[in-house]
Amino acid sequence: MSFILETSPILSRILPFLREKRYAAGERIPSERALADRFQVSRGILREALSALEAMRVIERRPQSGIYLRDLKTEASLDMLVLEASLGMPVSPTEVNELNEFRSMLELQAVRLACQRRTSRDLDRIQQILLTSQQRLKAGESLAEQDAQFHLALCAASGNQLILRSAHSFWLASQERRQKYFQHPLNSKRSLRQHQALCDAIAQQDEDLALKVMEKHLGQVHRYWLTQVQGAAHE
Amino acid sequence: MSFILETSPILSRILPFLREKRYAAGERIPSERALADRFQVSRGILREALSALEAMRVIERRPQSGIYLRDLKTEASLDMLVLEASLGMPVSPTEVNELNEFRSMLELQAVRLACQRRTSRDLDRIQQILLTSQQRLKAGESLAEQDAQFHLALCAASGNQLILRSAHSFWLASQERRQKYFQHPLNSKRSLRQHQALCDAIAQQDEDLALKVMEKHLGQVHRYWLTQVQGAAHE
DNA sequence: GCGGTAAATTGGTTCAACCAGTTTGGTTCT
DNA sequence: AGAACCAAACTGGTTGAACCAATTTACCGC
Repeated sequence: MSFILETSPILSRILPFLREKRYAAGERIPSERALADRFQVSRGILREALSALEAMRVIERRPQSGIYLRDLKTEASLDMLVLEASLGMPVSPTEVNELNEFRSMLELQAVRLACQRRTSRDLDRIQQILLTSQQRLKAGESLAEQDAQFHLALCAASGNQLILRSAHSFWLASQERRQKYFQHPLNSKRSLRQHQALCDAIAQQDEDLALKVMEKHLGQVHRYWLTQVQGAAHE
Repeated sequence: MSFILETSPILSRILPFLREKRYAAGERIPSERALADRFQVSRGILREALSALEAMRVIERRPQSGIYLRDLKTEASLDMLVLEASLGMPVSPTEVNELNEFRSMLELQAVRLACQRRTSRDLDRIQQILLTSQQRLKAGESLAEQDAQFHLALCAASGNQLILRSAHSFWLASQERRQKYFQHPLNSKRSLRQHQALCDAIAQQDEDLALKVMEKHLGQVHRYWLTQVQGAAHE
């Protein structure tokens, strides 16, 4: 179940270029031919990258006119997060807070709905993931993958595909950070403990308890991430 | 501020094709050359469409192997909604419920945060939209555009870009339905009344009142949409 | 200056190649 | 008959030259 987002080589060069040049929202960026020439790829390849950027509402292509940057902060797709993250673009504390706020909204709602709707199949799946996690923890292996699967399984148990899909974007966007987090055995142990508590609460359909545990869980991850970002800031 | 999602002609034919053929998740779909031949476009154009589909996590391209469909229900980007909607793809009552559930989560959180964080600039913007709405209502013009702008301005006032971006996807995905809704003057009047109540509550930072009004507002739109979908089902 | 035309530039599209791996089919040898 | 092998076909990835239609720019003649 490999899910690596191997960013297209050309996309990984266009985005830093756009950021570096600090084009404003609505501004026209260089023509296809100029960009293709700059990045030393054929026009076809360049157009493929533009097509992806257009799908994510990063740019707008106007025939016989040019390529225009959209207002990334308001119009761009949530999936731009995935791209930016996979390019290792810097993340500010403000952005970490926003991400955490959004993730909390998603996952708390997922927990709420999961308590009401979880099927036995959902519970089986979640417990299977926890079992694998225990085994890997004992073997000293990373729980990064299992952590993602646990949270996604929870979103799946919410019965709402849209929540699951959005959470998917987050998983992809935070892969790297997650790897780091689970390098520390203490983080792994604590996360697994909280996951088990969550699973129990959902099995018993104890909504209040489940929400409480999830809030605590998210809070800890959030604080960890913040310290990481702030640490990186004055390196 | 035109924002029409003019679906690429080729995308609008590939998606119905994939749906019609009922490819399973993980299944290999026809090759680039086969698809280009079927849709009577060049390989380059076809590859541009595939690039967009890959960006939205609809397909996965494996070099020297083929193109594989992902599990749309869990992996695909939220933005697929926009595409599907713009293609006039049928929406089931279940999907309407999910959409409403997700939208409620987004907008209720937006209202909560907006009550805490709205700046005077945010309020100005919202009131300006309401003013325009009043004028257009008197002139007998549609409020579809202003409705979208109002809700997006609200999300912007939440101070969380991610909420705003997600809401953007919904706006684009529901453009057509929104047009219909605002053909009825009664719907327009009621919506505007509720928008004004919302604006007042947010201006006074009365979180409880604002949430109550928003819940009522969303509930009404939801019920309307459901009857529309059910009506269309047995036509 | 003004007007008008011609050239350059824009995105949109097609075609014919070539590459480097994978899969497939058949053939040959044991 | 069965196993080993090889060549042809097919896969996505990429290139470059060409054409279209519409817009923008530049220049020339008045």
